[in-house]
Amino acid sequence: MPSNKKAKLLIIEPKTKKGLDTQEAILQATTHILLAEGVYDLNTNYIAEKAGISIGSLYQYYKNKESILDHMIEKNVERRSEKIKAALDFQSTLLPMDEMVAKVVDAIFDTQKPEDFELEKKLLTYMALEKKGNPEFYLKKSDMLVKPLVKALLLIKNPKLMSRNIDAITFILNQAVRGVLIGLSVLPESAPEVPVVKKELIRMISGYLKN
Amino acid sequence: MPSNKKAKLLIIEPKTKKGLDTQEAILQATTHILLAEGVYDLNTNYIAEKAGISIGSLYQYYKNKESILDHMIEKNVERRSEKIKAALDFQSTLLPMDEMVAKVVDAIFDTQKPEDFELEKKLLTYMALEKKGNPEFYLKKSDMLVKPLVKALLLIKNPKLMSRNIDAITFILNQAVRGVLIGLSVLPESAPEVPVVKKELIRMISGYLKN
Amino acid sequence: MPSNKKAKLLIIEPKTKKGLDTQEAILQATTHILLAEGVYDLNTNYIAEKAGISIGSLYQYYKNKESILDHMIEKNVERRSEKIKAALDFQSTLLPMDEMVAKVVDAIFDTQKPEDFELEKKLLTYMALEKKGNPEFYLKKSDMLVKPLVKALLLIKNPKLMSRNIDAITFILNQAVRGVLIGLSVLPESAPEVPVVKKELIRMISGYLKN
Amino acid sequence: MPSNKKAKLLIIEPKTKKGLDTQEAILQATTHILLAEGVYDLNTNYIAEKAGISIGSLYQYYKNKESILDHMIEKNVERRSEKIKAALDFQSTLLPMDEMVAKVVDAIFDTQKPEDFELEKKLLTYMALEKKGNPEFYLKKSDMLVKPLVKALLLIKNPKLMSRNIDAITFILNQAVRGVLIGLSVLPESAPEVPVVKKELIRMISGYLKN
DNA sequence: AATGAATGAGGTTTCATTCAT
DNA sequence: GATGAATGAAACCTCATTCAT
Repeated sequence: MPSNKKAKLLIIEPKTKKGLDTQEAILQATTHILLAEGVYDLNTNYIAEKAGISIGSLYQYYKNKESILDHMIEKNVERRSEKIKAALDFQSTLLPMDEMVAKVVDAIFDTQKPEDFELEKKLLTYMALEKKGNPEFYLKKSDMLVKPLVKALLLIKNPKLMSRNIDAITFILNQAVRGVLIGLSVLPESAPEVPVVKKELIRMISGYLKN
Repeated sequence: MPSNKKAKLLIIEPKTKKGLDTQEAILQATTHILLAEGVYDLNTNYIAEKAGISIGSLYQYYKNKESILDHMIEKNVERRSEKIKAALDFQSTLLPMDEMVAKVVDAIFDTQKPEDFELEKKLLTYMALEKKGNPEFYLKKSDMLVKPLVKALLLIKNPKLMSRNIDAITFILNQAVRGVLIGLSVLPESAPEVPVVKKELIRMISGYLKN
Repeated sequence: MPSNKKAKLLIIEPKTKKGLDTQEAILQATTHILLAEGVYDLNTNYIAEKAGISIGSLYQYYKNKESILDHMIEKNVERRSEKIKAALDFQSTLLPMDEMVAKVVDAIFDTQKPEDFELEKKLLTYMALEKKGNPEFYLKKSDMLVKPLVKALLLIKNPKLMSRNIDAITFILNQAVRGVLIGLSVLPESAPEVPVVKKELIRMISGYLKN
Repeated sequence: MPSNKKAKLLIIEPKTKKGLDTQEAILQATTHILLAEGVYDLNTNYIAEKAGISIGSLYQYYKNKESILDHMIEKNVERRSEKIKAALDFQSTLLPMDEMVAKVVDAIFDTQKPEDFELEKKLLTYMALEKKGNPEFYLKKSDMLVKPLVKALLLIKNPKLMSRNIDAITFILNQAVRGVLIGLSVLPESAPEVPVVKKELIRMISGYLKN
């Protein structure tokens, strides 16, 4: 039973400046609701209200609720990858391990505002609801974009790593950093100060990579 | 006219064996739905149907949908903490650092069946929906129970750690391990094999703690 | 994490003529059900059915069942107060006591159709159920609007009253008249004819106020 | 279509002391809920809980919810009539009008505790819900028991009243007093002090009856 | 007699989406 | 294009009552 439904366009490209503004207002309102009130309170009528438009207009630009979130996710993945790539340039390979790790950790921590962590968490939650067929594609896409770069740099810095499982190392680093970031945003009161956390994290990672 | 609404009990203790069975059936059905179909498809009618009881019976034991999940979470937190505590006994302090870390990591990885990871992920997703006043109490409770123990052991093993920020160290370890675990359950196809991940994780942690 | 639930608007002002008609149909249907079948049979599905609209449309204009009744009550309080104020104009003070009292009693009796009595009774019953935080605000509001006027007129007509407790007098008059009105509507078969009741009521009140 | 359903006994007479206690506990619990939480929160499961018995036991003594209220109403009507009759004995006719009225008003006010007013209001509200075929039977029954007595006394005290409509007079007195009583219980904050109200009420009534 | 588990019809409310204006 | 009125399936939850133990 192959799916040969006419693939309806779910995200409509606005043709006028006003249309772009409207679409932008929808995304802004969605972001605001996710951050301020959470996934559970996100509904299309409310988005339209917060965006200052009618519900009819919302459906002019997004054929269903899911496509709004898809659009946000797509934009978020891109923005994220850009930042990390920018920090992981070739120059980094010339630095000592500690400094290179510090630079990357700095990049991750400093360029991402707390709202970004928080928004990412909400988007992940939304996707984890599993209404959609591709619940984890966000993480995967994000991984796909960044992992090869990380791997390449690690090997340049420390060829000995080649004898170990470079995939596992990348995976652990990735998840460890993500875990710490999420912890900082989810448990702000029970977490230590950010500079201290960063210092220890850099120590752990560079110690690990130097072997 | 002060608000004197009585704090109603949300989880009702059954008074007979039959009642206990029913409550157990509700929890089983909920677990099954979460694992097989996800948070989005979890609804009280469906739970009752899967449990083979009437919707009225479900509400005999849980005053609302949320409290079913609360009950599951509570039981899960307890089970989890017990396991980790069991691994972190005083004997552990006599082992070399690598072995102690390996023991704990083993405990976390090996005693938790894949379904446990998966269930925990669903519960976390459910809580992240933020329908409740205390969305993060699960993480906090889990932290409270285990953190003091971890701190004590670390200091015994390596008194030098005292000169650093032991809170930050505990926090990072906790979050890093959680991040890896979640990665394994969220991204099973893109993750490396579990034994390899474990080996690298142990190496990272014990290297970090030996300093 | 302070409770920042926004105070949602419970009664939504329609923005088009069509919407106004729908809202009016809801109020009409509610009135009709209250009069014909009583408070117990009042439910939102039935209201929507009688109003010839979908249940969703009902909730477009009223965020919950209670607010439909609130809206009715509000409108009823206003209508009532208007009528009584209209009868209690300054001209009244020039009449002899008997005639002034007669005029007011007439106003209350004659301008209020039997359905109005009946509707008011149902609304009072509904409020007496005490589902709401402010069960008596209807009576209070009605009192607030009319009482000062009554007091002023009484003092103009009979300055001697000033030496007595004018509040108690107003209270008794108010409640006595309300009691009689309710009696007429609650016990139609056992009550005497309305003109006779009116005549006696006027006699009692004017005798009382003349001292 | 004559109703020849076997007339099931709705209120079961307990046969043992323990049974009587249970039935009493049910009535107490019902009274308590009505007073403390209102008609809306009255339900059989809750009554059983408050009474400290099982829901099954409740239905042992009352075949349905309505019959519990019926039982209460019956007891209340009796108690009420007894009190008023006791005050309106033949001795009263020998007193001057003011004093006789004062005695009756005193009886009504003083022998009825505030809870009694309040309970009567709740019972009236319950009956006004019109689930039952005889919504007004309580008032009627109460009237039937007391009215003839009042009429007789009035005629003895003031034979001139015979030329007027004695039914209308009785009706007005009855309803006026009921209105004031209800006002005192419904609007306690906005009502004047009870002694003042009583004094004015006596003045109004005795002035009226003396003509 | 007493218990409390079980029932399910029926009520309230939500919200993604459509469509007439 | 924009508006907002309308829809109704589906979710949550209540409670009078029955019945097995």
